[in-house]
Amino acid sequence: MQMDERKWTILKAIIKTYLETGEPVGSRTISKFPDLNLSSATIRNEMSDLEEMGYILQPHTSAGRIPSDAGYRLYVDRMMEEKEQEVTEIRDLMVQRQDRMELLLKQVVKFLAANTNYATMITGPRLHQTRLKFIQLSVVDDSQILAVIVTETNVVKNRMIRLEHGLDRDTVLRLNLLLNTSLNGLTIEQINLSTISKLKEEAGIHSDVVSQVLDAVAEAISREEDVEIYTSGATNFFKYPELSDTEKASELISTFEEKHPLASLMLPSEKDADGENGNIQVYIGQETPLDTMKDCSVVTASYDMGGGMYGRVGIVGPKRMDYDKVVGILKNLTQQLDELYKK
Amino acid sequence: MQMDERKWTILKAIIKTYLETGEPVGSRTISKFPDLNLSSATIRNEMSDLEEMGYILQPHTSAGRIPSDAGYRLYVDRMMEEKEQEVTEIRDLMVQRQDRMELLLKQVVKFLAANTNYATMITGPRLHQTRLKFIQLSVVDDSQILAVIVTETNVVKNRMIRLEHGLDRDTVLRLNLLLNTSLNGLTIEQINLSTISKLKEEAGIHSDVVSQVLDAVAEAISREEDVEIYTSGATNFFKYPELSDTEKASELISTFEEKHPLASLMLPSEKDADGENGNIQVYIGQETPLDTMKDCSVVTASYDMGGGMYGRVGIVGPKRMDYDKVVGILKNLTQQLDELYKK
DNA sequence: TGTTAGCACTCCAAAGTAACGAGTGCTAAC
DNA sequence: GTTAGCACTCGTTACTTTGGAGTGCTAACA
Repeated sequence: MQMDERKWTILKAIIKTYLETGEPVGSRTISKFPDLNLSSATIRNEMSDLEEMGYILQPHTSAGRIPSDAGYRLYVDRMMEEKEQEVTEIRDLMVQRQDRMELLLKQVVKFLAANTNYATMITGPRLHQTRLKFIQLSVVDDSQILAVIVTETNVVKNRMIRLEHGLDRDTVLRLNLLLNTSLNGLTIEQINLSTISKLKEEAGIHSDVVSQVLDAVAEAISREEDVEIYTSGATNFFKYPELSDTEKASELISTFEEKHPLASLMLPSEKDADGENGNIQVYIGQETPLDTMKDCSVVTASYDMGGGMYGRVGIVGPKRMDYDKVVGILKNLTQQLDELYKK
Repeated sequence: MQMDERKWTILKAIIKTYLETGEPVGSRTISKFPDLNLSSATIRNEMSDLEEMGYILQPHTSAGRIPSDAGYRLYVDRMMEEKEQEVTEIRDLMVQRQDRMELLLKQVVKFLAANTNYATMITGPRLHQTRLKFIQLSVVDDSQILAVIVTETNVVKNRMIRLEHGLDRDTVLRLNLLLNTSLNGLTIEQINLSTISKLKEEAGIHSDVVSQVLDAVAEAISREEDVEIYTSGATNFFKYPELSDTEKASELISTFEEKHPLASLMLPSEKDADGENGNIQVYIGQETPLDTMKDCSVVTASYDMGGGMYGRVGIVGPKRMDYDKVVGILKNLTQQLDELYKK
């Protein structure tokens, strides 16, 4: 069967109505649509066709129709273009909080949740390609030194390093100099075996300290295993009856509380690193990698702040999500994040 | 009316049964209790008395009895003594993660939630009385320097400081020396106006840098306004039918997602600072300061890690909470936290 | 050939009804 | 003081009824 113009108009009408109401839509409702001038009987025939084609389905014999996953998918694919929603408020947040990444991200998800009525999430930017700006070792006490690591993008990390024997201040000064001259401006990937062995050699009897520092650097800069994820609006699930029965809601909210499982929704795609921004990924129903979200849709978008800092931001809601709006907001938001640090 | 031994036994029996089942308890159920050897009719008479005294109440005429807030209160007050629950597992967590406060706290709440089936929360330790160990300024670039602040308790904080004009390395070295000699070993309270003005004087033309550093120190060490709060197990509310209707659950979980409102449950009492540890606060029903929790009970306990680091840890659950167990676990937990850093 | 009006049919949701039973208070007897 | 017995209350559960929204099909119409 062929999907002609009229079928598409009807399908759009069904989906739009269902997005608003959450109730199955009947032929009479559609027949009242302004762009359509057909009787309910004709609509019924077309609906019957659309059902056969797999785009809509009936919960039971004498009910209206609801969109199937395939229906949503078609709708989303055809709608994905254009859309430049304005999200001005967020810009203010950013300017205000530029120096505290964590706060910024928390505010972003909160803002998103408040504006969409869905649950939202964002990953802290990974620092993979980031270059080191400097490393500072300081003596804390006899058995510990503190390593402060600053990246090109001004992200600061600390690690305490325990030692068998204390180091005197001169040695620490020397090590500082050594580390900074050797590692300055390198990315994590560029610190390879030869750099390391050369460093250790130069460090002489303190090579164990050097290797501990390097471990700390590696761990601080690119902790693959626990990317920070911030979430907000998990209780928005209660706003959609189809998700708010105790069991489903409980599972969903748990997932948002745990945070780690969400990582599988936010995997960076290859394109992200290419600087191709705002590229949007939509999972509908069964398509999502998480079992708990088989009744949800997930929309994520990548952001790239430059200097190797990139991550993803996403929204989880019912399948009858307002895809249009969500895609628009995400596109705009990521664009603003992109510009924030680039200038 | 007098609360005699028999009434107390019956009240205990009612509360215990209700804690388990969550259903109103009838006289026949109680009459089967082993320590009691009375017919249901007698129990009914006693129950009638207990109701008159305000310790139990009837949801409707022909239902069993449930404990009132006053009943729980009596029960809790009489039960509060003894109890040394063993919580060995937690000790392992602690040893493993000693150097990362944030991770430790997250693990503690997670552990608590898993072991009690209630929602749990913990405040990061406040650093009020903490002494400074050292301050390290480093040049980041022309317009920024980084201040690293380390306290006696090895808590590390960073702050970026923006400058009008860059500083050369010698000046930074000099400032470092100045700051450390003047501030070393002082608590926040001890850095008073005279210290500050003396410092500024010695800093000469760089007094603006000094005051910015001091601001950073003050802000980093004692941010009263946003104490960190970690939570876990918010979805445990679903396990108790009396809390899991959509509206209540939604409000409760939101509160746990927001985190800030919880601060009012975790206010440090005067005793906490005195080093009197594990002192336990129980709010029952209407007693809680948060409106959303009028149907809940809240139990919190203080911990004191020494060196001016103290905070609170707490549990939120239904009024029919297993107070015995909760108090036991909290006592044990706080004791372990206390010992952790003190040695 | 495509569109529409009409009609019988389906089936969910809401409202009403009935039966059940757990629990009570009261009374009278032990 | 304790207990057995009994009438009564009232929420819970299951079953029945009813209304209406929506469908598919057929026949008539343009």
